[in-house]
Amino acid sequence: MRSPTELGELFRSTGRKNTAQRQCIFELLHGSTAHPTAEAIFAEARAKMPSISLRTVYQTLNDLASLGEIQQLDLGTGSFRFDPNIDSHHHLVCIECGSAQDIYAAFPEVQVPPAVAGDFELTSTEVVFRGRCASCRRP
Amino acid sequence: MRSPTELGELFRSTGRKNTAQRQCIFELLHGSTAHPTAEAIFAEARAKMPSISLRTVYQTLNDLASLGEIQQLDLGTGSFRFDPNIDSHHHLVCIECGSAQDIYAAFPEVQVPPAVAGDFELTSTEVVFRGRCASCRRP
DNA sequence: TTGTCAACTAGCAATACTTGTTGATAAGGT
DNA sequence: ACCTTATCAACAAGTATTGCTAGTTGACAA
Ligand SMILES: [Mn+2]
Ligand SMILES: [Mn+2]
Ligand SMILES: [Zn+2]
Ligand SMILES: [Zn+2]
Repeated sequence: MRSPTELGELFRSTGRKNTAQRQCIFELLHGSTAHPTAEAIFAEARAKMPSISLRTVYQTLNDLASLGEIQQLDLGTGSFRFDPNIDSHHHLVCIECGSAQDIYAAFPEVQVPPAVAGDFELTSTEVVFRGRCASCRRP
Repeated sequence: MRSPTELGELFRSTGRKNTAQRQCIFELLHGSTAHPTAEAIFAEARAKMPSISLRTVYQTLNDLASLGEIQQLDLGTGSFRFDPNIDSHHHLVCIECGSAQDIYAAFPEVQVPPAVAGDFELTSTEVVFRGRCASCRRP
C-alpha cells in the first residue's frame, strides 16, 4: 500500500475524508508485516486515540480494501487478517498462535486440472501452509 | 468416511450412542460431494426428521470430525463446510454461489521455502482455487 | 475566512455462525 | 425390564462483523 500521505490524498480524491482516525490507521498498517486482525489494529489505534471506535476501524479497513490498497485475507483463524502487501504471495500460518508470515514463491505448477478448468473462470489461487511456528514449538 | 452402518458401530464402540438422528446425518453425508454447511445438512435432515435440532447436527458433525471420519473445511464462504472425503485433496470454490468441488492433484513442488522451513513444523498444505463456476457465468 | 453540506464518528443494536446449558428422554449393557 | 448416563431439543450466550443514527467535522467554494 502507499504512504499515509498518499492515502490521505487518495481518500480525498475519491470523495472520502482524510480524518485523524484514518491517518492513525494508515500509519499503523504502513510497513506492518504481522497480518493484524481488525481487533489488533483497534487495540493499537486506541493506544494513540482512546476515543476511536471499532466500527471506524472496520470502516477504514473496508475502504482500503475496496480501493485495492490492502488485502483482506481469510487464513482460517476465525477473523479476517489485513495485509498492506498487495503483491501476489502466499502464507504460512501457525495453528497454535495464529501468527502469519508471507511466503514469496511462485508456484507455476499449481493449476486447475484441464478437465475442470474449461468451465471455470479462475480469479485467484491461494496456498496456505499450516503448522507450528518456532516459538510455539519451544514452550 | 465409512458407511452409515459402520459409523453406527464406531459410535457405539467409542461410548457414543447410535441414534436415529445420527444415522440420518450419516446417510446424508455418505457419498455426498457437495461440501455442505451445517445448515444445509440441517435442512435436509429436517425433511426426513422434522423434530431434529440444529444443535444435534453440529454435535454429530463435530463428533465425526474428531473421530477423523469427515473434514471440517474453512473455504472462506462464511461457514464451515463438511467433507466426507478425508483423502488429501484441494478445492475449487465459486466466489458467487459458494459451490465447492474437489481437486485431486498432488502438487509436489508446493513446499515451504528452505529459508523458513527449518523453524516451522508443517502439518498441512492447502490450495484453494477461486473464481466463477459454469452456472454462475451463464446467467 | 467562513458557510454549507455530505461524509464521518461513536455508540449501540442487529446479524450470522457456532457453542454452552439444561431438564427430559431414551439407548444399551446387564 | 432396570439403571445409568449419553443424548435430545430448545433456548441462551459468545464471537466476528455490519447496520443504524444523531451529532460532529472535513472539504470545497464563495
Ligand atoms: Mn501477506
Ligand atoms: Mn473435498
Ligand atoms: Zn505459533
Ligand atoms: Zn457459482
